[in-house]
Amino acid sequence: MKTVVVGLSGGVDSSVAAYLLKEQGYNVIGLFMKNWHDDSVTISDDCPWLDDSNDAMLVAEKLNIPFQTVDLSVQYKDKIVDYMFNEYRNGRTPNPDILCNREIKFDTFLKIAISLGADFVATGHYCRKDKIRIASKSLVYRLLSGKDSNKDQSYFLCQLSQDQLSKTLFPIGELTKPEVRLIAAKQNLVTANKKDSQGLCFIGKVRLPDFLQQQLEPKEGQIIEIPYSFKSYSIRPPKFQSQLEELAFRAMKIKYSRSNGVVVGTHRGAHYFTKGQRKGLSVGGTVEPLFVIDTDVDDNIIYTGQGKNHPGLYKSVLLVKSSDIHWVRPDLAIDLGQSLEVFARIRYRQELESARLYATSDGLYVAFDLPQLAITEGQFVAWYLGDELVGSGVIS
RNA sequence: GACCUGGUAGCUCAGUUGGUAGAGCAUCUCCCUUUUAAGGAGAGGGUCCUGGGUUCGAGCCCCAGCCAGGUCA
Repeated sequence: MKTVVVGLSGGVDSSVAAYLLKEQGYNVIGLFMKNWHDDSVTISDDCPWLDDSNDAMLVAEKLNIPFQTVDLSVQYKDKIVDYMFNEYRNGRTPNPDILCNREIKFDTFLKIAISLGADFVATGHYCRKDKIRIASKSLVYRLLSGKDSNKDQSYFLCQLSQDQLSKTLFPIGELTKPEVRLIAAKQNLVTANKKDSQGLCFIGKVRLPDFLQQQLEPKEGQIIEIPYSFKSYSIRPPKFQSQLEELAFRAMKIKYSRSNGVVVGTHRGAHYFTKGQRKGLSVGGTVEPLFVIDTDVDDNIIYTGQGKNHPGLYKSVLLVKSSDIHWVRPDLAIDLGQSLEVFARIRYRQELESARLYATSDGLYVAFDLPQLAITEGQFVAWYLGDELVGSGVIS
């Protein structure tokens, strides 16, 4: 009998995952991760993780499986929280939850599970996995989107490796959220009607600027509005000598300076803001809302544009540095000079957009058919072939 | 100095022949969402520059003053 350690989070999804594994005849162990205990920065519930761990325990009891708690807060701080602060400090926008999966749930946690004698770890993610045989012998794992397209969480797992996938189970990937809730209700699991968790995984809902202020000092600076008529928006593309040159040109960031626009207000720190952001600028008096089109943390300036159609908000080509290219399917990786037609998204829950990958000496260019709103440095682009997530990378 | 125009929600402004005020943006709340955003719904918010006057009644009319911008000497 195979042993599986389930990461019980105290939510419905992992509860049902554990139940299903039990039904399937696995030897199931429930393990709760405590990764954060500073409640001072979270909104709402006074002490969410205590409730969660309690619920996880009740579920384990109900399913009659062994239950343990591990405290990974040191690792979580090292690998996730510090990374977050660093990225924001540098004016980039990190995705902590993708890192959390790569570094904590499917690394540190996975190793603990293995040390407990597990063959697999399982989570309540809405995604699927299967394996195929290629080239006659080698076995390859595929990361597939969840059947519930509304809840699909494959994006958050875009940095997993073959090795990690090989030891992972996603028991609820074939189900929809309503089905999961129904099963939980039928089994009388305490988490059946629990609200879906939101916010940063393990930390919970936070007001980002408040959270970041723990380490990033407020610093007053100017908000500049860039007009539609800004000259860089109407530059005619030169004659390109090569495709690489054209990609580089189209992926190029527009460089703004103070004199390109007018001062419309002040902010309390450019590092608290991200591209595409509308709320929180506190600048009124415009016909249409202002959106952040760029932040400059060196000069502490936020550049904005008015209206959802502002040219500064859109770009159709982005670059992933060579060192940041990750293939969930290394066997499908393209070689220098090659390209690949894919579907891609640059943030969670975004529709898949058709795009083409180009492997070049600069790195991997992702060229979308349509201009994308707020392509943001530090975020992950994930590319799919059909419903399979085959690779991802950090936007440079 | 004279004349002109304007001073209405946090901001930009609209307010018809006088009957105690509105829109966009901003803000807040909720919804959506295991990143950051975006998106959806709702709410709060006004001594209508000040002081007089006319009128049953003035943001709208009259007078004076203050402030801002402009024009002319």
